[in-house]
Amino acid sequence: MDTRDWRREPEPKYWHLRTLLTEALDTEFSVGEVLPNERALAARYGVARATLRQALEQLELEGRLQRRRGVGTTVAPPRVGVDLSPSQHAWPGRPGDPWTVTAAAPAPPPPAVARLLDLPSGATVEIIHRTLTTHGRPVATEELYVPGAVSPPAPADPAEGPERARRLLRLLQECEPAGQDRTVELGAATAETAHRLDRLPGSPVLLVTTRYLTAGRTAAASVATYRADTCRLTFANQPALTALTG
Amino acid sequence: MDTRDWRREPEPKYWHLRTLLTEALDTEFSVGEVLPNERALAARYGVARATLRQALEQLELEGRLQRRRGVGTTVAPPRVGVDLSPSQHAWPGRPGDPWTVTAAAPAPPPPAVARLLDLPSGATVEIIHRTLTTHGRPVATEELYVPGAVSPPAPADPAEGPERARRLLRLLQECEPAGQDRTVELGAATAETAHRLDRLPGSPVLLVTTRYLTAGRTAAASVATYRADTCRLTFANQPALTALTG
DNA sequence: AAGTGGTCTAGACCACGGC
DNA sequence: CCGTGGTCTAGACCACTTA
Repeated sequence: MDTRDWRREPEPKYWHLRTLLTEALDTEFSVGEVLPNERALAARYGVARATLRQALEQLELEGRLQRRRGVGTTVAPPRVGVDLSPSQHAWPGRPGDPWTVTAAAPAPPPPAVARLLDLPSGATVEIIHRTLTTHGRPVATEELYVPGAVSPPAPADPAEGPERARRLLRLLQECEPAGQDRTVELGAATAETAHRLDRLPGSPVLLVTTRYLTAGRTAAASVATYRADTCRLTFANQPALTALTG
Repeated sequence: MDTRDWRREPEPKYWHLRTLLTEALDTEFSVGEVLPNERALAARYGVARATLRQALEQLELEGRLQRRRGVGTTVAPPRVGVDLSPSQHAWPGRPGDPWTVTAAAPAPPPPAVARLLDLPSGATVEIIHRTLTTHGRPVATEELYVPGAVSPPAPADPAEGPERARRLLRLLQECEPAGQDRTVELGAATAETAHRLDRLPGSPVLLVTTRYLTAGRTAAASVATYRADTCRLTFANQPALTALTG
């Protein structure tokens, strides 16, 4: 057993700096305000720029700051809540859904998704790309994977694009109300999603994987990528199952 | 509009390195294996140690690696799934609950929690600390906040400690089955929770805030901190509400 | 004591945004 | 063009674990 008192150990400079900056943010700055640049801040606190940046990274992770190359470091607004309650997303694409469809085309899914859908490797599915924007800024992208059995192509359909996507989503709406599985984990943005979210590659993101079920079978799956700095996922007022099934 | 093709731009060294290391992890290493030390890896790939560390940080964020000072860098096992379905946690502390109570005592809650519980600032609540351990490693800590109105102290109760906590949890079990609110967001471990989770201050964690409801009122609240590198939160097979309320 | 990852420095150059 | 944050270097020293 570790008998030392961890509280008495000297804390790293970047951590102390984080505390100082947090207090400064709480008292001296308001949302949207631009901080002094990194070189000036480093000088003010008497540390190397790399050390200061380590502290800023922490605060960005916590959603307190927003940094943009060529622009500067600004105080971030509170995170936006995104509702992931099952009732809100029984099927994606229902009327009033705030997501914007950007593309759709048949293609083979990544191996992890094929496993999720119980498909043989090599099978192709419809892949629908969507984006969620709030306050004029992109906060999430999603790929929705729909096996051909669920939504057979119509002869008149365009081969790809938003129009095809909208037809597919309309088809989904007509299915039975469905259950769903979700998992949430931390991830790092790939180059492509980073670009779509206006972030740098490797930025921390919340990865939400959903399995959509009809009659006990996996009808579709989606992988949504939320900007971890700007999003708070909410699962609203869910009655305990014991109250409903008992 | 940005017309450049972002795919053709040269990627940063640390990002390319991340790709190389990912491939190496997939083909040449198995779970638990120890990687060469950072100085050796940096030399092998012809980069500075700081650059190599940037790549390792990415992989740790993705849950692929685990680094421990004085020990080395090892290949991490797949993330453990933690079930956060409402049915699993109608109330904390039910029989079979895998959490371990570590402490309990009355104290004023942090301001954010007081707001959540709709309490005047200065009011005190019961604070119960719990820890979740899987495979012998701590993966989460939680503080459960219970207002005195819900669980009035009994004269014979010890002033604090696990015994008091267990009585409080027993009291909760006797209440009505309840609904709940949840939010999930990214956070940075404080010095104290970092210590409890065997991590460094500032490590990325998943912050799960839960409001427990009885008869439409907030009966209690909890803030749980999950190690983001080792945990995957799951919300199992939830029937769409339309199917239950319709 | 030896070897690991963690912290910190002081500098350089690059990519981007706005003027 | 200039100022911003992003990348990268080559070193030093520290804190921790293990033997």
